[in-house]
Amino acid sequence: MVELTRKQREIEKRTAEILRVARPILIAEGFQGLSMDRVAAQMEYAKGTIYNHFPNKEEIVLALAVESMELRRSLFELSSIIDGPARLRMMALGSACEFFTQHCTDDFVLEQWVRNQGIWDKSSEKSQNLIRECEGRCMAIVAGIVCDAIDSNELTLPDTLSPEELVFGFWAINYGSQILTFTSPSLPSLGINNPANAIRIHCCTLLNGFDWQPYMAQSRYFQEMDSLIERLQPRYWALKNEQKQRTNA
Amino acid sequence: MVELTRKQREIEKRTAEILRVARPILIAEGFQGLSMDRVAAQMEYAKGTIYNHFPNKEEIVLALAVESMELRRSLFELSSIIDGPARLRMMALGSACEFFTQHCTDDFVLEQWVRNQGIWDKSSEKSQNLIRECEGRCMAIVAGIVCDAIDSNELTLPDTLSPEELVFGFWAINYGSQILTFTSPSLPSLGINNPANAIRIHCCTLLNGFDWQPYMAQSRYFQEMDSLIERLQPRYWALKNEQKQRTNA
DNA sequence: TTGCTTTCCTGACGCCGCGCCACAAAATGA
DNA sequence: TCATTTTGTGGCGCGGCGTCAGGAAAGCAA
Repeated sequence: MVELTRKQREIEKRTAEILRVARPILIAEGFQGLSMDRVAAQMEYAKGTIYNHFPNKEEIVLALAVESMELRRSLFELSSIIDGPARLRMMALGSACEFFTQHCTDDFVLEQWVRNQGIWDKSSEKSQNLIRECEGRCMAIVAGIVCDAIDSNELTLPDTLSPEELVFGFWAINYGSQILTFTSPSLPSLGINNPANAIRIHCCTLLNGFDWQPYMAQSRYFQEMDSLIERLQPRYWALKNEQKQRTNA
Repeated sequence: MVELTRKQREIEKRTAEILRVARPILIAEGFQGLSMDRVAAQMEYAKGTIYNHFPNKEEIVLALAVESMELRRSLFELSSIIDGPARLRMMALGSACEFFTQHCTDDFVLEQWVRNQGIWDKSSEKSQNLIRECEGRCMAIVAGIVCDAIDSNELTLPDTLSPEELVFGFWAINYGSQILTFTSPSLPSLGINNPANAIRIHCCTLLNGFDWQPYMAQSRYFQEMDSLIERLQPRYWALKNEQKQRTNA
């Protein structure tokens, strides 16, 4: 039994090793660039062995995406438990988003693979559930803050909008902006020179638009954001490094 | 010379035919499902002939994407020239977005291929320029409305936000929401049951947040949107069918 | 019509990568 | 020590991309 456990740990370790090898390839050269033969060669194992760990290439990609989603979730959790009114906690989530895109860029890119139709269709029930669960948890964190705001009368929702649908709006702004920033052919030539700044402004404006108390002028909002970032960033880095450790172990 | 022209027209016609054949395959089965052999077989031409028209699969995909982007651009142009205050014209663009996603769903999906790294990297300068130009025109249309609003004192922009960066916000909301709607594993289970409604609310709230005159309560906004849709939809359909004609000819 | 040139079309071929599977090696256990 | 199970191997079939030598057709001149 002890022997078996050792063996199993070896296998788990190798699974992690596969991901460690695949990760930079996927990031640098995309889905096409990542090949099973290449991973096998680099690991100095046979291809069949890789297939003992992952039934296909898509599962490797999703496994990497899950790691990245988990990192985001942990950043969200950390941000959501700070002290202060709901609006401030909402802003802390914004600061987590900023951190994630700016300092965990690879993770941000990896995370996107779950939105690829072809990959999703070929993946296992198990991976799909992991992803749905992680997405659900993230939603629960943010929606929880919205509900707090409603309960404490800091916010009143329009009739036909659920708390989750409010979250959806901020999700869309952040996600949409970032994808556009990454993939739009030459955003600057369209006149968009500081997308990060624009995201902040739009989020602030939307919060104000919903009359989410305490009302905050834009300049004040930026001050608060900066101080949140300053307060939380060390802990963000800690989480990121922790994940890196786990990944490289 | 006349003879040459006939030949050239034949070739152009075949180019269009290739796209016509490739389109449903790409939509139904994605990039993997689309194969040059398959297109060739279905056209009853040899594979080499297809390669006389397009240097690789990626170019076919981008050509399809360009067609779809052009349709969007024409919808935008149509919407932008209605009478009324800038805010109403902005809303008309929103109605065009709604129409595009709801009734030109295939085009919306095709359009996304330009954001695929692998495809972009393999494509020709020429296609890339077509895409950039189309994106630039769309931006110019919307930013033009924003500038009108500023000129007529209906809107004052924050200090650090350019008109294009304001557009960026609405772009992100619409684009982000729609991508999330299409690709998020089971949005309803996250509590998002009516994303289209949510998009409208968020856009209205953002416009109000920027204090874009005339101020419009949400109920009023929905009324106006509905009447815009009713007014413009026949013309949207006309444009869509026109494009279909061109594509199938 | 004939013969020459150019333009266009063809499909077999080389190459690569996925995923399978029959076999080999190693671990386990009696 | 040998039988059984578990784990690892790499060659193979398949299918898709993009090429290219050669063949067919069209243009053109006499």
